[in-house]
Amino acid sequence: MEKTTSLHELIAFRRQKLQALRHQGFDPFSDAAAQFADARSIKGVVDDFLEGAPIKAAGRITAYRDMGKSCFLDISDISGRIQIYFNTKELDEATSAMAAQLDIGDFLGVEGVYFTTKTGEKSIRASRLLILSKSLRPLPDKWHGVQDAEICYRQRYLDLIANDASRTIFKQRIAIVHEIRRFLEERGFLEVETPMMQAIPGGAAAEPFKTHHNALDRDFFLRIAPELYLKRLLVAGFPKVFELNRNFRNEGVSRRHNPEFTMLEAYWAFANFEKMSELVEEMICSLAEHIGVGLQIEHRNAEGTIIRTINLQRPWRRATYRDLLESALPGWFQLNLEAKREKCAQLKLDISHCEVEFEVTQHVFEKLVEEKLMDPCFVTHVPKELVPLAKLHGKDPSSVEVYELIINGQEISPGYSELNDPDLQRERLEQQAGGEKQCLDEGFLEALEYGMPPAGGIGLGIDRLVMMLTGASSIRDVILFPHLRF
RNA sequence: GGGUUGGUAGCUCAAUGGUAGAGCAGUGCCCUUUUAAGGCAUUGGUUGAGGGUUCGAGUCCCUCCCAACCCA
Repeated sequence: MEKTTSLHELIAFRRQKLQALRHQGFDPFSDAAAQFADARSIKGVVDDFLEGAPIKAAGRITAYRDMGKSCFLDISDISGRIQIYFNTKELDEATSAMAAQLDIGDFLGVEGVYFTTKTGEKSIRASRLLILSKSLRPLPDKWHGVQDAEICYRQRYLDLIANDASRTIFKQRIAIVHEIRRFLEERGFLEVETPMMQAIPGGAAAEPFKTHHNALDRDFFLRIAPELYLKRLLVAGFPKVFELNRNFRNEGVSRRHNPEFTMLEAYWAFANFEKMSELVEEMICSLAEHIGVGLQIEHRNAEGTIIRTINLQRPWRRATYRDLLESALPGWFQLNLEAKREKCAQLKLDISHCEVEFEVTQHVFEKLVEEKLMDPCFVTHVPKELVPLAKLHGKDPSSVEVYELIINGQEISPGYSELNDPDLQRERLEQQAGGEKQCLDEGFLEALEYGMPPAGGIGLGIDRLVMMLTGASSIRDVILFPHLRF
């Protein structure tokens, strides 16, 4: 990005003010700011409003309305905004001189009293001002904010300073993550941290990132899932355990994919996939209530009109894979492979990448069922070929004890009755590895041989969950610093 | 990877192939309850990068970079 003369000039003016402040005896980058460390967040300051009471506040100047001898300015942080009023006649000479060097963007400490303006705005009448940090670059437009998506993603701090909608989404994300932890801990789940760097990447089928350990002189992989370590902890005697952290998959970036993404995995000994579906249903409803969006989630387009409403009202629908597909495309399962391919051609579905029958069926399922399911639906009796690591269904051995939770046309969370038969697990993993011995996590298989309790397990993609709950249309809108080309 | 659209002042946006503009921000002056404060004046540009066509290119053509959307 080229710097123009103009930007240089804007910076030069601010640097001149910095010099002037130093001549006046104020150093905007000094330790003097520490006296404001105990100031409350701006929201706290606003919440505590009490006419006439003394108050101390600190934040970034986001608006400046100079009336001559009197002046109004706004200070803000991520939590909110409050108006500051001062009259130069009520300030000492040094402070008035300092105030003349203030710019939008500077951090300012304020001491004064709460008061209400003529127009009724709850404000602070300042008796003391102190510049806490000088901003040397101009901030984005106060009214339009930042519209350029590239600036929003690459310089998220500008987006967060300027755009209220973005602040809201990230505060909601923080609340969601916090509430997930609270919800699980309340039910006796223990949060753990397992390796992000793994010698053998397992627990999912995905391309890993490779890295190198110099001292050991060997390659490691960034994890694609924590599953195999969490199951070791089931072996270790954790009856309820979860991890909420980053996974890495070496795939393309898109509206729905970021190479690093946040995932919850939780395991519950002696439970099964049905128990897990109840847990996740209760948890997501609790999240929606806690962040204040309620159980009717409205998604809007850029113009602000509602494009869909997602109804999280319980109980959530449960339906089998076969029934869902059969009602979308009656007679599908009676067709032979040739007829199925023909049907796909009629429906203009590209199945060129599908080799075997279950892949064709799955592609049709994704297009005709999954993408159209907006309200929550637990898809059960999933064909065993799609989920090779789960227990076979007791009553229907062609399917597995698994649910796939679909909301907003996307897979949000799978849940399993975890396979704990070490011999069967070895067989499945060997099949998956396709004969490549170095891809087998022998340590995991050995742990299973010591005995793993039967357990239910879930994964929950946090980024997609946040998208669904906040109505964000791109994963980049819910990740603070999404990956872009550079 | 393919298609479509876009990239112009710090920010938000204009500009039939014919002198690159506005609002905000900035600078100077005025102003003691404003809130997109207001008034007067004023500064600010390698039009994403590089080629080409043309008397003349922000605009047309080619290559590349970046982004958004759609498709795979």
